[in-house]
Amino acid sequence: MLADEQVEQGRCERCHSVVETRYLRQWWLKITRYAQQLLDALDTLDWSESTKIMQRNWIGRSEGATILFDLEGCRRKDVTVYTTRPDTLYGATFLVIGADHHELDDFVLDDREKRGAVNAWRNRLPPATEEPDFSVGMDLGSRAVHPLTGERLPVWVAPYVLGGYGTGAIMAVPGHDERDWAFARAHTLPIVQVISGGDLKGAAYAGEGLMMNSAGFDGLPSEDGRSRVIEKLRERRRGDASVQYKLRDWLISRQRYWGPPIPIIHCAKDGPVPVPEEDLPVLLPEVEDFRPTGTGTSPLATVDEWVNVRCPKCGEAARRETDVSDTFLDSSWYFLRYPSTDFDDVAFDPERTAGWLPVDMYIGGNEHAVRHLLYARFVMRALHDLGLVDAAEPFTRFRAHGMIILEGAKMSKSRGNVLNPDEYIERYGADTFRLFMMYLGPYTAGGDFRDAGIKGMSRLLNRVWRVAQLATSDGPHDDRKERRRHRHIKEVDDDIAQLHYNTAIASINTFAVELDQEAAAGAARSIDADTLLKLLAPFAPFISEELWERTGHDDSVHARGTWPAYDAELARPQRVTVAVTVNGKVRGQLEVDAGTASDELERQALTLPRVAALLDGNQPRKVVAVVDRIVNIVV
RNA sequence: GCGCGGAUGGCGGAAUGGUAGACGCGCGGGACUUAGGAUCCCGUGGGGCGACCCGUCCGAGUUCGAGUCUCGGUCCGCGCACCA
Repeated sequence: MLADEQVEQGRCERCHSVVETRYLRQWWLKITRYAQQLLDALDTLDWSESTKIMQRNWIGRSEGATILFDLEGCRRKDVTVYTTRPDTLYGATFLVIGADHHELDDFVLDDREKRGAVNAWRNRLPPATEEPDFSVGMDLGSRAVHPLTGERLPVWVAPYVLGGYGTGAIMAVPGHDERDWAFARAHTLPIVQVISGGDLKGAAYAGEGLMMNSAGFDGLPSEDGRSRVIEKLRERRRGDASVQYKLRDWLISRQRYWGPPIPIIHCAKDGPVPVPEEDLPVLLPEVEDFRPTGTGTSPLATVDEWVNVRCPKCGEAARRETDVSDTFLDSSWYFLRYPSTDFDDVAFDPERTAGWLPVDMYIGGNEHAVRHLLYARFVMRALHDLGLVDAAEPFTRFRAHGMIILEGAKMSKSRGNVLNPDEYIERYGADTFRLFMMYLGPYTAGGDFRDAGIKGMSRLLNRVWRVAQLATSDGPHDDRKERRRHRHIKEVDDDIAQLHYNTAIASINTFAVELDQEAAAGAARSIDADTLLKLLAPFAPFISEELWERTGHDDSVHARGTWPAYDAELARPQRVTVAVTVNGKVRGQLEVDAGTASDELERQALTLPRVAALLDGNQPRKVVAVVDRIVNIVV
C-alpha cells in the first residue's frame, strides 16, 4: 500500500514490486488547501535555493482558464476543461477525457453497444508505462460544442490525459501542444494553426506568436490573447481564469501494524467520530503477528478486543479505525516534541515550544527536500492556524548536506557497498575519523569516499597533543602571536557559520603546525594552546576534552558560553603583500603596512627594478592600484 | 524533454573580480634512529639552463585585471517527468 510519491515508474521505490491499483477508503490530509501559502512563504525562508525550487516545482502552481464545453449525445450535458493556453482555444479540434476519469461512462455516446465497447477497451488497457503511448485512445462518439465557434468536436478517451489532475478532461490543441499533436497524428484528427510560428507538419509549436484563425483575435500577441479570450468566455459565462496546483492531498492511511492508529471510531449511527482528547493517544494493542495481511486491511483489524469499542457520542457498539498513519506524519512534528519529552500529559508544552522553536538551523539530506520538509511545513501551519504554536514555519534555515558516495554509487545495504566506520575508528579513533570526514570537502557538497588522507588528520591530533602538553611559556605580551590567535579564531568562526568545516580545519592545522614548532623551542604560549583546544573541540570532541583536563582546567572544554571571542581589529593583518603586475602578469611584490594608500603603492611599484626594465623609460599608459591587493601597470 | 548543480595539480580540495592551486594526501630530498610502514624539517602545476612561456572542460565576450561575470557549446551528477 503506497502513496503516489512512493511509486517510481510503476514500481515500489523500496522493493520494486509492480504496483497494482485497488480502490480503498482511506484518510487524507488536505494539504492542497495550503498550496498557495506553502508556496508564498518559501520566499521568507533561508533555505538552499535548490530545495526551495524543488518545493515550488512539487507544488506546481499554474495559471490558466477553465472552459465550459456543452456535450451532445451522452448523459452529461457539459464538461469543464483546464488549459494554460486559452489563447489557443480556436485551435481545439477535439476533447480528451482521462482514461481513469471516475465518471467516464457519462461521456460515452448514449448507446448500449458503444458503452460496452468503451468498457471493454478500458479493461484491456495496458498498465501505465514510463513512455506515454499516444496511439492508445478511443472515440467516445459524443460531441462537444466549441464555446466560441459552436463547432462540433469529437470527444475521445485516452490514458495520456490524467483523470485526477485539473478537471480530468482537456481540450486538445494539436497545433500547439506536443502531446495533442502526437495523439492527433496517431488518430488522424485535424491539426489547426492558431498561433504563428513553427511548422506544424513536423511538430507542434508551443511557443508564443500572433494569434491567427481565431476570429476577432487575429493578430493579437498570444501573451495578451490569454486574458482577452478569458474575458470573452467570462462575458458568455463559458469560463474563467483559474489556478491549478500539481500538489495532491496527502494520503496518510497505512494498512500496517506499526504506526500511530488514526484516532477515529466508526459508528453505525454517528459515522466517523474522533476519539475524545482524554483517550489520546490511541495505543497499539499487543499482538502475536504484526505482519501485513495482504488483504488491504491492517493487521489491527483482526484484534477484536481492540477494534470493538463504544461510540464516544451515542455509546452504541462501534469499531475503531484500523489504519495507522504514515511515518512522515510523525517526522512532521517530532521537533515540537523534542523540547518537551518529559511531559506525558501533553504532546508539547507551549512555553518550551515558544522558547526553542522554530529550529534555527536544520541540516538534512536533500532527499527530504519535498516530502518531509513540505509535510512538516504543512503540519506546522495547520497547528499555527489552530493556535497551538506561534511560528508558522518550523525551520528558519535549511541546508542540505552532501551525500558521501562509495565507488560511484550511493551506499546501500541492498547494493552491498556500505562502509563500516568502525574499522577506521578502531585504527585511528573516532576523533580522527570525524575530523577526516569533515575535512574531505565542503559539507554541502558530498562526493566519493576515499580513505587516502586520513593520516593527515592523525598527524594533526599528534601535533595538538604535543602542543597542549608543552605549551607553558607565558612570557611578556607578544603582539604578533596575539594577532595570529585572533585571526585563527575569526577564520574558524566564519567558516563554521558557513558550514565550511574543511577550511576551518585547515586553519586549525596551520595554527597547530606553528605552535608545534614554537613548543619544540619551548616558546609556545598556553593561551594559544587553550585557544587551539577550544577551536578544535567541535571537530574532535574527545581528545580536546582530555587535553583540556590534562592542562589543568576544571570545567569542560565544551562548557556553554566559553567559545573564544576575537577582536576584529586584532584579527586584521597589519602587513600585507601587494602584487605588482604589468599588463596583468605578475612581476613583483611589495611588502607594506595594511591600508597603504593607492598612490603610495603606485609610487613604490614604479621603483621596482623589474618594472622599470619593462617600462624601458616609457610612461605607463595607465596604473590601477587597489589598497591591500594589487598594482597593475598597463604599458 | 524541463529544472538545478558541478568540471581547478597525480588525488581530496582552497581562492570578497585582484599573486590560481591555501590545507591535506601522495611523491622527492633531508634529519633523528639498530631499524622505521613512527616522528620532524624542506621541496613539489607543466615546460625552459635562463630571462621567461603555458596553465582552472571548450569557444567567444565584458574588464586595467576573469577559476570567479555574460553568451554559446561539451561532459558528469541530482531532481521532476504525459500536470494540458
